[in-house]
Amino acid sequence: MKKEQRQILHVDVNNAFLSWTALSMLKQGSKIDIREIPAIIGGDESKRSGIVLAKSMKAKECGIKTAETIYQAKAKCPNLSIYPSNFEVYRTYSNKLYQLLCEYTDQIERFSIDECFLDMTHFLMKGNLLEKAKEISRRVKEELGFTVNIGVAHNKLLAKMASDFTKPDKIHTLWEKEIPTRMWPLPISELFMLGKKTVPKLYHKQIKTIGDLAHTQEEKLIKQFGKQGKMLWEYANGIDHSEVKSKPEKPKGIGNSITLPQNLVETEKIEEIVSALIEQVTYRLRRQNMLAEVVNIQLRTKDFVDTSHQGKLPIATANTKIILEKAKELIQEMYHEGIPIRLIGVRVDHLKEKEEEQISLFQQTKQNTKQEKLDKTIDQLKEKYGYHLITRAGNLEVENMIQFRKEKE
DNA sequence: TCTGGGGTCCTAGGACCC
DNA sequence: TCTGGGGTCCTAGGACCC
Repeated sequence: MKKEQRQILHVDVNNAFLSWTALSMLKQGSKIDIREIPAIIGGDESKRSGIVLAKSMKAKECGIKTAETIYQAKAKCPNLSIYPSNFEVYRTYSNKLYQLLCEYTDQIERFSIDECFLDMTHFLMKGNLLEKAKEISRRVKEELGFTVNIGVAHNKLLAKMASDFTKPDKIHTLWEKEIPTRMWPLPISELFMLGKKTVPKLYHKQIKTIGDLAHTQEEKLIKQFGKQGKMLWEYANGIDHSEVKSKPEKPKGIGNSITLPQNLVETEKIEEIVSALIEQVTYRLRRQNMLAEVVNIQLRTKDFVDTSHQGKLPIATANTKIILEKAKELIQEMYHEGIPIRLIGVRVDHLKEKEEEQISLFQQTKQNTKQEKLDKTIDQLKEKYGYHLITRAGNLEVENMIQFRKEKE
């Protein structure tokens, strides 16, 4: 039995962070539209987080690239304007886009804050897929004030590749019959999931275009690259059976990390930062109504050498104190005082729903119950008065350094 | 004045058991 | 005295995405 051909769109906001910042500024009465000048959204060099997150077309014309340093960007374009990121603003515009797209299908996957996949297979009563893409593009521009690229295809991979062709404000199809002319001539670095570590390995084998990769024997790629090799061969040939996932999945881990304004060399100071990071991680964990079984600490030295250690918790928990104790054990075993540390990260992993919890009377000590009540009380105060206004003594100083991430709806 | 922060998934090696 | 191999779990690190 032949499977029905799927009808997929990939909607990608052009220069999302910069466009949305521009709209937010205009709304507040700004006289300039930063989309029309050489401008970027970037971090803060004084906080050592100076990289380019998004750029305007004029900044792109100067040769500025996403993820390069602000220092490099300024060198390329001396009259560059730089604006800070604001994820609350981005979340608002992302939600507006999502609401509009929901009018077209209920099979929508929010792939990132500025990208959605739409499965239109059962929602094309009148008009074809390309016409729907045109309508969406026009409506987003007119009603929301920013532009999108839309990829039109029969699977997610091809729709995603298509939306990336030329920008901005463009619609591209990538039907199976167009693969040889529109996708195969592209360099392998353009293929989704083929990153900068794999490019030189393939170049070494004279595989330079997506077409070269598509015509390589699948077995050879599997032999060298394992599962990744199989996937890359399939992608190069336009094969992708993955579904548009309209139900958001529960997180598998929650993390928080910070690049420090100055390197730290004392265990005590590192523990203070870890304490504040854990405060936020466990808060988010509790808001998700989940428990963690594993804690992971990441340290990055001044020379950008990363190490991580993880450990199992005595019980699955969202308890701040228990998780902090495990974190301190991990720091003791991995950190030698005096080594300059640039970044500190905390993650909780192997999450499970709180309802699944098997409460053992032996594990549920009076002490823990008391601690959980304290966590709950602090959470409620944070909800009411704002995250940073309520904090445990000791965390105050470092809390201010750490930006709190609001959860997705 | 170099080099963010949030994720997911995979791999390789060691421990341990049968 | 000989000394296999499969399965599972755990950990550290790496590749990739936006």
